[in-house]
Amino acid sequence: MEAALGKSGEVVKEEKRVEPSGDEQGYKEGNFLFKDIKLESAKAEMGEVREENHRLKMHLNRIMKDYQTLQMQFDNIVKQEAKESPIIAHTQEAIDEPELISLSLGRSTSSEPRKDQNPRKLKEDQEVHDEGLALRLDSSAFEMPKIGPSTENSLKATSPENSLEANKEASEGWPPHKVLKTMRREDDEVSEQNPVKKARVSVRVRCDTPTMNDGCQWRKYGQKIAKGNPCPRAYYRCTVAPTCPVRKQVQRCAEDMGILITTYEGTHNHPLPISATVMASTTSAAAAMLLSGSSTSGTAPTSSVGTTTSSANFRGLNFYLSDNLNSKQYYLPNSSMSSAPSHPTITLDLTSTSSSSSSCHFNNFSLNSPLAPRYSSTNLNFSSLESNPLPISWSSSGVHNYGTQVPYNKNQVGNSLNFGSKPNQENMIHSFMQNLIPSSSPPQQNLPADTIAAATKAITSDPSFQSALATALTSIIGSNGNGGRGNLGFQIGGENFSKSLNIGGTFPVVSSFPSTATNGNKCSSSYLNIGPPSAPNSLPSNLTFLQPLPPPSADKFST
DNA sequence: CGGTTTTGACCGGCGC
DNA sequence: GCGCCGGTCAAAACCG
Repeated sequence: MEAALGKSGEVVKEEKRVEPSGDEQGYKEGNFLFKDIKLESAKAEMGEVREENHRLKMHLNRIMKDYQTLQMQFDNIVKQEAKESPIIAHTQEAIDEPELISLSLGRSTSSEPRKDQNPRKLKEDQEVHDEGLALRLDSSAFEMPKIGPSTENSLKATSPENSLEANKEASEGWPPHKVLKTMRREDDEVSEQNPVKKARVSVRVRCDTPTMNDGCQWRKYGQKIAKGNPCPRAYYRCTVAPTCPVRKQVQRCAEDMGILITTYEGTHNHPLPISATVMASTTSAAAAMLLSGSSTSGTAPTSSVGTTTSSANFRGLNFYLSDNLNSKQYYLPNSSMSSAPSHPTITLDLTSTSSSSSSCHFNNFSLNSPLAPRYSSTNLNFSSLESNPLPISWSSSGVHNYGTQVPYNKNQVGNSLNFGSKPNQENMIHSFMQNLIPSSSPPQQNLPADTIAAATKAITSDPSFQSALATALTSIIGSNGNGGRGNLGFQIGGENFSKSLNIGGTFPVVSSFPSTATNGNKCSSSYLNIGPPSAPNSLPSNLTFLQPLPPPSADKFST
């Protein structure tokens, strides 16, 4: 900030110098000085951003400390309860865990579980406080190491979900010995007891295969012919962990049979295979964005007209967050929405333009939902510019390898996106962040000043956007700096977010797999493919992907 | 033989 | 209350 102030002072001086000049020479000089002023102004702005970045780092460190402290406390509580009465403890966990989980980051000061607060109340609380979303997400990852009841709450951050649902799921603390059926039914009971919005994330992908391989392992448990669509809708349940509540629906688009609509619901409570992490993170981020938006607006947007859209363009990455209350519209009000009273759904439209349809290269990451009228309440447009495809890639293949990729290891849980040892990971991270946040260094690409301003404004002024963006970044960044224990504890929501968003250290971008070129018609979920990995200063291009896994056997898991 | 898929039945929510 | 519809269950079939 000092630098920024200093620069500002210089600017003022320059302005004063210009004023006196009256003749032609003075005019030229003034013109020159005017340019100089602009330059200085830009520098000052960069300095501010740099300072902001620094503060965010500090804030993140603080949050991480609080987070770890709370995690330890939580572990102690769980252990004590388990000792006192195994059966009762389980029962209580079903009630307490959500609270415990939600305690973490944003409410770092509270170290004791609020047992007097029921889940619903907590949810209402989260409706009010955006940080609740992020908190739960983050804390859940830390619970991963536990086997048994506490394990169920882990890794929620990596899955598509909303905080409310996560709360519900968090309350599903079950003894390990209970059978799956019982657990699922109890889950339903819990959800019924807590009638809250269940965020869904719908992903539209142009895909030839029956289902999109998102890296997760699914078991089909039903199929229905939905009204208005001749194509049957298939219901899948995550089978990576027997207690995982995550479900997805797969259905062909009625308008275009080539488009596959996959709707995710729920939160994974287990470590995810790397191949599944990106999709899970993406959907999680989308869900978080959806929820953060809805939490402020209270109601879902009902139409594109009159619906406000909060968005930011980070060098080709567009975030669209529609929100009724926040009438900020930073970029491209591209939204068509429909009300969604029961199931707020966010649609990630990966079908647009430049992508290779057959191989499912997701060059465009457009969260727009013109074709999901029933549930769509929020549109996120991650559409990248043609020249700047989204840097993230997720892959489909290697689904069956999840067990070895992400062992149920205490030291490697959550959506720890391990990238082996790519030497340029940090560069990638920084590049990405430079894309997200105006950096102190001159942009490699000429980014319109108003774009930077808009992005900055979006980050700093819109809580909903902050929350959503934080979640998105969290999901992308995954678990770094905490020993691979899952998500970093971004504090999301509220005014704190803009300060706490800090990307430092390694940048565990996921990716993983063989490109779709060799994947034939397998529809992989992992292709936010980006162009040649050569451009050193463009993060999107920088994101090269690990290719550790053999071609997928996708059909085994989700067809 | 264990896991997955299929598919008809069942259930709950919602609108009328 | 009834019917529609989405979603889930669960037994049987299927598969490696």
